[in-house]
Amino acid sequence: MENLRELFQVMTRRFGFLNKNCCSTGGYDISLVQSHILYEIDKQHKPSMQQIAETLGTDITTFSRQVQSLIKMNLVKKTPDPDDKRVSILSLTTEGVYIAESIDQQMNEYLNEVFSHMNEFERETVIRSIKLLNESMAKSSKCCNPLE
Amino acid sequence: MENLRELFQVMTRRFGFLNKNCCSTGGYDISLVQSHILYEIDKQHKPSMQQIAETLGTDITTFSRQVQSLIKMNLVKKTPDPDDKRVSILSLTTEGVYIAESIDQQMNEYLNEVFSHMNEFERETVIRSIKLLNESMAKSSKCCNPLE
DNA sequence: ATCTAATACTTGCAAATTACAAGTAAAAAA
DNA sequence: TTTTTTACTTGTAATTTGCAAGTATTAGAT
Repeated sequence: MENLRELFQVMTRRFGFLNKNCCSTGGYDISLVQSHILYEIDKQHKPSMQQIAETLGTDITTFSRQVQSLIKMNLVKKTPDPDDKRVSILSLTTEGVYIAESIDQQMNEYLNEVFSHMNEFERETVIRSIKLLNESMAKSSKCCNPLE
Repeated sequence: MENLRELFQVMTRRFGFLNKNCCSTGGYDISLVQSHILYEIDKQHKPSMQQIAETLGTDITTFSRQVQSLIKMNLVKKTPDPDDKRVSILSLTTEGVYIAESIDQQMNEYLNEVFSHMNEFERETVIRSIKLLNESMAKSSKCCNPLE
């Protein structure tokens, strides 16, 4: 059995580089963390602060401030939950949606370029593998969860 | 064609969590960045500061300071290059090697646990896929390199 | 051989990011 | 109704980051 860690160390580092570049699309200068926040707000249905913070494994106080700056940039909106006045529902503004989509597009472009170095069979195998990996990490009790 | 980005977003986030936990082995409290530095110093042959900083895509000034703190922790050693007095050669101390190995072991343990949710065939497929992915990213001109 | 330019690194800032502690306000439980 | 819990915000302080500017050494140009 070879050294698994080696493989994953290289992979995650490379993806780190990819993510770094991705985010300054559309004139805005978005940090990596912020791009993850935009992504999750877009993905989840009427999410609260807590929900997103937990998904991303970010401390809620840090998250609170990150959201504040996204609001200042006019990318995110906070709406009080009518059923529970403690809760703030997060959503993207029109600009937020635009930025989120720009980043998404940019990322997919990069990824497609990476996959262009493979043939159709390899491509499908790799995609299936990533899915499998995600499922296995989700099952794992020891790691990969934002627990603490 | 499905949304590639979705897949990778989830994967990298999960690996982020994994990496976060990994590093506080052996009594020392090592940050993620520092663990990457230890890893690369161990891997490369008599590397200079520049070399490691470039591999990791870190700004050299930031890197300089990170190395300073690793030296203070007695995990890393700097030796002046006899052929070029500007250059510092980095190496791990005995403790550094120990810590690097602890982290490596810990990571492999986590990864093995993740892979334990797959059968032998799946496992091999996934590993082969990651390799392929790494190669493709290396080939890519557009992304995944520490360029700026 | 000497002067200039490039390289390898270090320090001075200042900005951004982080998390713990302590706070407010609202809802749920006792 | 009182107490506890939950959702979130702010104070503060530590850490991390990178640009600008510095030193020292080597390589290149004349």
